[in-house]
Amino acid sequence: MIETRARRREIDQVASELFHAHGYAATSVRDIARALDIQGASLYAHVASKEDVLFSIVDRAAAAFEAAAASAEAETSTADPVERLAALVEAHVDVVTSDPRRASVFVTEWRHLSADRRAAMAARRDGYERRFRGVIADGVAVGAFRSTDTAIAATFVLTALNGIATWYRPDGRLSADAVADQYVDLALRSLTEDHR
Amino acid sequence: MIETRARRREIDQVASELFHAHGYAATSVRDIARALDIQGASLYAHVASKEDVLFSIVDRAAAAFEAAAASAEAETSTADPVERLAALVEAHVDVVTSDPRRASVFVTEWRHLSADRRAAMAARRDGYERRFRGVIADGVAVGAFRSTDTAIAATFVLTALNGIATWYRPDGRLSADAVADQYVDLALRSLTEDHR
DNA sequence: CCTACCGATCGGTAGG
DNA sequence: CCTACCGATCGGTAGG
Repeated sequence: MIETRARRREIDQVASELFHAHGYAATSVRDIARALDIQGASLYAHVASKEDVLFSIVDRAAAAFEAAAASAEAETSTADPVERLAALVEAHVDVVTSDPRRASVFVTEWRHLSADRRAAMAARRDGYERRFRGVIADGVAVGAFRSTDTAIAATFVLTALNGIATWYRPDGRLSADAVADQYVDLALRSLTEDHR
Repeated sequence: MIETRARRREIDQVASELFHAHGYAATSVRDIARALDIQGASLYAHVASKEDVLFSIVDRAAAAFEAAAASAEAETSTADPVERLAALVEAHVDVVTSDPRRASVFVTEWRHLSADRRAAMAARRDGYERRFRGVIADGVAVGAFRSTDTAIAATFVLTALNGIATWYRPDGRLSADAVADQYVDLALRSLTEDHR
């Protein structure tokens, strides 16, 4: 049992790599199997369908983003909106840099999910984005952020953060912490009324 | 002659739509043909390969970004870096909103080009990004932008701008001009040292 | 996890 | 732009 669960996780990891590099549609079941040194048909001993592999990756990524945001908000619930947004941004960047391929698949390949799963994922994304919009609206209300279209502001920040998944490499020039610091700074400055 | 050129442009437009909606790999030659009300094989009377269609779209998009940036820089060459960056950002947003599907294909599907074309496109992208880095570095040098990693700052801004291609719709809540205004503001604020 | 196999679809060509 | 067709590959199943 524990063996098969480990194998299942291996499949997700190998598939993340391939989906990230070539995209879901351009990756065949046999490509995934080859990376695991098994036959194409043997993959179906572990998964019901190719789409299940994609869903598993995307679902785990969504859960990671949700958990990180929830704990960031819990830890800063009494703080001012600037600090709360900083915590949200940092949490998001941390999830991306902790597994950039998974994050990249989450961001770019979720449209290949079945209609049901796509709709469910869209709802989760909306909920996640609402956290950002809420904090930004709070900041505008107390005068910490300049008056702005909160939907646009949240989208601006989130797309910039998600972009990290496309270029970040763990062995790159910048450490994950350095990226997080820079991005928190850039994101907050884009919204704050005035810098002292 | 003019007929075939018009047909060729029609192919690019239809393919942009499909590549944007489903991705290059998940779009078949027959999907494109069906949208044009012709047989799958008939498409080869107009194009040499499926990849040629992708290249045509991506190449036109790249040319549009380059031309817009060059003219923006020409018009503001003597201005201060803040104004020059504002012009670059506005030009970029204008290209995206003028044809969001083409821009989206350019941003997300270029990895499906052949190795040669991919390398050439990577070089053009580098050149384009260098314009942004250059203006940001100039701004840092004169104290208009705060000291920052110019590569990170340019990537932050450009990924946020490219994100517009994924959500902007001409019939949406915000006009192209409104989006451009907001994004210029957000991008500049993320970099400026102090707001008056 | 394997071998053997399935129908469907893929990008593309030949010849008009 | 069409019909007819190609070999290759696709996701997936049967039966062990």
